[in-house]
Amino acid sequence: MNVNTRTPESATRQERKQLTRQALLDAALELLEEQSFSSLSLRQVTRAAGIVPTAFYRHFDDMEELGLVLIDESFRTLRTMIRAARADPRTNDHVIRNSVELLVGYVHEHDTHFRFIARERFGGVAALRQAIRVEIRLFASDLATDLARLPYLERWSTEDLQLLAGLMVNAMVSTAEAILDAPPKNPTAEAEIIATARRQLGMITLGIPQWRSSPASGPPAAARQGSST
Amino acid sequence: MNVNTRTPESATRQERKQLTRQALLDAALELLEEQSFSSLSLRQVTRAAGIVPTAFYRHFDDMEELGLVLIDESFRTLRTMIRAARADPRTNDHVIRNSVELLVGYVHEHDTHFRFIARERFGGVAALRQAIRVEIRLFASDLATDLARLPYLERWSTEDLQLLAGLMVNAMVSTAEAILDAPPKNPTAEAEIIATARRQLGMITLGIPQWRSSPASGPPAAARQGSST
DNA sequence: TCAGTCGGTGCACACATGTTCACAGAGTAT
DNA sequence: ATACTCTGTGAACATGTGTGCACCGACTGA
Repeated sequence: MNVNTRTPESATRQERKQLTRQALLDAALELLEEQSFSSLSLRQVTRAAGIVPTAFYRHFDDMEELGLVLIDESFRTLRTMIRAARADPRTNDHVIRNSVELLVGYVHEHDTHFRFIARERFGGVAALRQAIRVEIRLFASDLATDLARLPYLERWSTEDLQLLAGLMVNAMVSTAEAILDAPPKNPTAEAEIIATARRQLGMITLGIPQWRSSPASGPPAAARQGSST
Repeated sequence: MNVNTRTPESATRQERKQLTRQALLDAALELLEEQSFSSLSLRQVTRAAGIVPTAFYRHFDDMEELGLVLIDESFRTLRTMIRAARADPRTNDHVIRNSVELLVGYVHEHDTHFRFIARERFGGVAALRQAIRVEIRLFASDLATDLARLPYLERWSTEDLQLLAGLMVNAMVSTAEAILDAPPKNPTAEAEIIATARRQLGMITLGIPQWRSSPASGPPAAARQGSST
């Protein structure tokens, strides 16, 4: 419990621990390429990570805890990438094209992470589903913030922006999932998927100028709250 | 192999077999409300169906075969419902509103089927994923056919219609999944989800008039083939 | 240097799982 | 009535699972 005495240069101890911890996470992620989390056993993971089953408990209480960490890891890389792209001023020029390319890049570079997310988004483990839903909502919010800076959207209500962002995120997730399931050595198929995604996003954005003036389906801007939830 | 001699009033034999077969399917479906297929064991299913594990093989070679039958069953009910709606002439008036309500009705009435589909759409079992993808594609094609009869879409290429239908199906699937995960006793939350779905579909349709004239993302009508695939 | 912390090991247990096999007993055909 | 075809049974197997326990050995802080 000694709080004061803390060695500045960490320790080889924690270093090694962190290492096998990561090995567990990586092993799990790799196994999850071909099975869903609910069917992934603790023993499989430890076997793949090269440690004995019981040692698992030195790092996680539970398989579920490992799963949650995996989700966090996945979305952290995605967020990092998005934020980097946001810094790039060119992004504002061709939002769609850039978004799609960004997504494709991410999916390729971190395909295991993404596949895991896609699988478990509506998978069997409630805790994971919930965590993923939260993260996706956050992601959509980020996107909405970006959209708010576009000239032809600047007067939209936050609600409408969230709506639009949700729509785009849906399309993007579906796209990514399609890419993952496409034969990996077939660039033609993938190109087609990408083209479809681009056109779908295009279709969505084409409706934008009409939206505010259309009273078709509901109140245009019912509630304007600074909701942070 | 006697083909001629067929008793008209079937048989109590096959009848009973069909009965326990259905019991297996139902039991599986119910169990699948709270776990994913890959973690569903043969023994669980037989236990819930009230038969001994080994009797399972009298009906299915495999758990996978049962899963495929389940997919078929799920989409059959959906298709039935859609086709009934198609016969209703009112459907053409307010496509969006009707589509959403239809979907909501289906999701409620056959929630186990739908939950199963949602779970396994990107789940761990490749064979199921593939089968579901095919069915969804068929569903989107059906929708595209319906859309083709709308006045302001009558001159669209089949390609564009498929694109649009795919977009709508995505939104609908996401909506249904949201409904399933919403607290069941909370009509407010569900109403909000439905409203969102309506607006999202509205957003999509608003882009429609602009689409053909916009050369933004690709060839407007590159190939016009009578493709039946 | 020495006691202590802690990541990893090995054994053990009580399960659950898929699948086999011989067998029963009702349903069916002749 | 007899012989046959089936659906469902029960015991048995080899294997996989999560987790508790005592233990080791290396790194750690005083």
